[in-house]
Amino acid sequence: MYSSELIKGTLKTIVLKLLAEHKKMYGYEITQMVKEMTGDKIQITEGALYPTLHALEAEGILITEIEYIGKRVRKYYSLSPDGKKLSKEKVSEFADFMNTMKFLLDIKTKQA
Amino acid sequence: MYSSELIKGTLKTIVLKLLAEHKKMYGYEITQMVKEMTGDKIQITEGALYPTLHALEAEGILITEIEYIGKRVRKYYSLSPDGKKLSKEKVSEFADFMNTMKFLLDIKTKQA
DNA sequence: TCTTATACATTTGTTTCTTATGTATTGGAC
DNA sequence: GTCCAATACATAAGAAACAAATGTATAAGA
Repeated sequence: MYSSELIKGTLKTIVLKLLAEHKKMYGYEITQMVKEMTGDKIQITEGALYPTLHALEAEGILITEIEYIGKRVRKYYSLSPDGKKLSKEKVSEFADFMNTMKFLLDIKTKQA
Repeated sequence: MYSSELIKGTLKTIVLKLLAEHKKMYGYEITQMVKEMTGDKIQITEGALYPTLHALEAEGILITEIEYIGKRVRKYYSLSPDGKKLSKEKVSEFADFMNTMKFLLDIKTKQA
């Protein structure tokens, strides 16, 4: 787990990128995928995720689709056209930011 | 300029790293150096910087030293032994975080 | 039957920053 | 010699983004 300050400001970018890669996902699924992909280093809390998803939906960035698994509701989110655009922008902004920080902090990286 | 969320949580790390590289610096100098090194992409505001410096001083991370340039006060900050340790920790935590995010966002980087 | 996992959601509080404001000195342009 | 920009400190009020806690309900497995 990273000190909580670090993760701040990255949630939106993470969500948008995951949705760009997986077409449609539901909230709980997003938290589990991030947890798994990062080896528990990043854990998205529900108190942060759901308000963010609702806000992005209200802005027209995300589209929802309800599905029932038995009696249990599942709310799928996917990217609108604006969302696809924003996803790319956010990811490339973050990539740029990382390069800037790498230079500022004089960090050497390995080739991806 | 990056969207303001991104920079959140990195201020402490930036300050500690700059002080590790430059022995002693004063507040205004830090804002100018970050501005210059990042080509105006990151601008540290005084409202964020000074409280952070004061807090780090109160924690024993930073040591201060007053100097007078004519009649004008200049307050130099430098790392205490604890500060040197913390600086390394924060930078390597951030490097680790960048690798995690790079993987999560599927970002390719160039060799440093 | 009881606990854990799944799945949604909101509320309250904290941290961290932004914006605005304030004081004072110094240097350069005009 | 006056005015503006830069230098240099600082604080206060508010916003943003998140963490922690709490709540509801279904489903699966021991």
